[in-house]
Amino acid sequence: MLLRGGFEMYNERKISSAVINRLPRYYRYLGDLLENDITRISSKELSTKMNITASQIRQDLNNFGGFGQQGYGYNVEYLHSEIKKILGLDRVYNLIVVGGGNIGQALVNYTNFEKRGFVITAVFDVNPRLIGMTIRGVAVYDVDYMKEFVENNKVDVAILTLPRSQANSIANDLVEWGVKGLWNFSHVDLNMQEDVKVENVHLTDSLMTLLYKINEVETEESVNPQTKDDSEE
Amino acid sequence: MLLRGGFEMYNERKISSAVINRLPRYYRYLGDLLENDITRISSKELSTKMNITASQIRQDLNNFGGFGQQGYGYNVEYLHSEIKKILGLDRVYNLIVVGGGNIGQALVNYTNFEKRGFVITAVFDVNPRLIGMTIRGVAVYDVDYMKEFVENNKVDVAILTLPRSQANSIANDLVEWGVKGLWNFSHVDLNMQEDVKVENVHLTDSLMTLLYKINEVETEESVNPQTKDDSEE
DNA sequence: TAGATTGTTAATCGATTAACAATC
DNA sequence: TAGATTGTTAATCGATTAACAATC
Repeated sequence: MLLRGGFEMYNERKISSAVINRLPRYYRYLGDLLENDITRISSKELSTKMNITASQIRQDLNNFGGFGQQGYGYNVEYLHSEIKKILGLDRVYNLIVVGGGNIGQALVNYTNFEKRGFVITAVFDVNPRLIGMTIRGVAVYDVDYMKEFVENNKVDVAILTLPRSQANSIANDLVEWGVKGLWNFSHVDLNMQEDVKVENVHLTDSLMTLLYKINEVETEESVNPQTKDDSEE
Repeated sequence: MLLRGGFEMYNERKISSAVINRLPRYYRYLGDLLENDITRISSKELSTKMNITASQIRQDLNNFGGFGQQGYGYNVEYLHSEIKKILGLDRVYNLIVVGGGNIGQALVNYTNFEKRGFVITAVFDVNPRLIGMTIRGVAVYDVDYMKEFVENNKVDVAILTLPRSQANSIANDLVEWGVKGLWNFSHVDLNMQEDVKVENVHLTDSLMTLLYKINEVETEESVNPQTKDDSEE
């Protein structure tokens, strides 16, 4: 429970998920800067580009170490590569797709994944019309073969794009067989043990919040027609 | 600026996005309860099912009104229908897909959307091999025709599944032509005016945070091998 | 050196949780 | 009525922002 009792400068305290969720965005902006041959940037400049506060950038980064230099700012290439390491993007990951429907197929066809080191090694489905097929070189297998495959091949992440009813039981199997993370597109909450890592992509939920926002505007405008402009009196 | 100055019991204060993001989840759980013929539920029971606090449920709901009854709890059907209204799901929305690639096509093929009243009315692309085709009955048009289409047909939401480079300029056009909301799958931040409603689905970012979590476990385990079990001494 | 900008502590803000009087 | 559970206020917790000494 000591705050500064350890010996590692890294990984002492649990990093909040608010911070972690921002890391890919930092990584993206730094990649863009790199592409534009910008070699250094201050938290102030970056904050303007990203529309957040410089304070937040410095706080976020200092969760992982001091990557900047007083009076100078941050070296773009260095910071980019450090965030790459923090996110674990400096190695290749093997993924399988469980459920060969629309979304599953779309992800297999998404060539950008491979460029980043996310390799989809197999697709599993129950549909006899899909089994035996190949999607961009990736074989579609019968789910019955999944146990054997996962136990004999390193599978880091399973992408779940299955019907709600099946998601939980298959997720449990996969974890038992050694899969480390679940990227869940099924429209259910997975009830896993504490230590199983899950990231949910609930597309319908996302669309619903957008619809809420759209309607909110419409309501606001009719209720408070005067709030828009107070510059003229 | 008065906190309780208005006459509407509804929509006075800006609801925090933390709350809004939870609404679809409430809606989903209430739908499940309905399907299982459960007619009433207390915040306590629901909190157990959803793995959040009863306090949070009551706070969240009371942003929109008092839907429960002391000593009884909440009527499932009523609460479900109220959240449906709050989210604006009691009407049909017209969507267009801009970018007929993998994800775009997958969304058109996702039949569940239509059941919920999300109707995709057109797909737009630049690829001559796609233009003129039909995906599950939905026509793929040349983007050149998009302005005319949007101006002559009610389009509530544009689903952006295009390359990064094009997303911003097309988004601006769409908003100008009258589209109310943008569901953005392009891997860029859209720079829109304040009042434009955007919901981002950054799949790569989502996967990256999952990879972070996976690696975090591995690191934690090697650094703190003793934290797992303190029940035996 | 003087100016710039970090890393970090302190202050503020907002969201979550706890508590309880109101009331069905 | 007594018990249950809400709606809501107060307390706590955590995340964001501000401030500034350290230092390049």
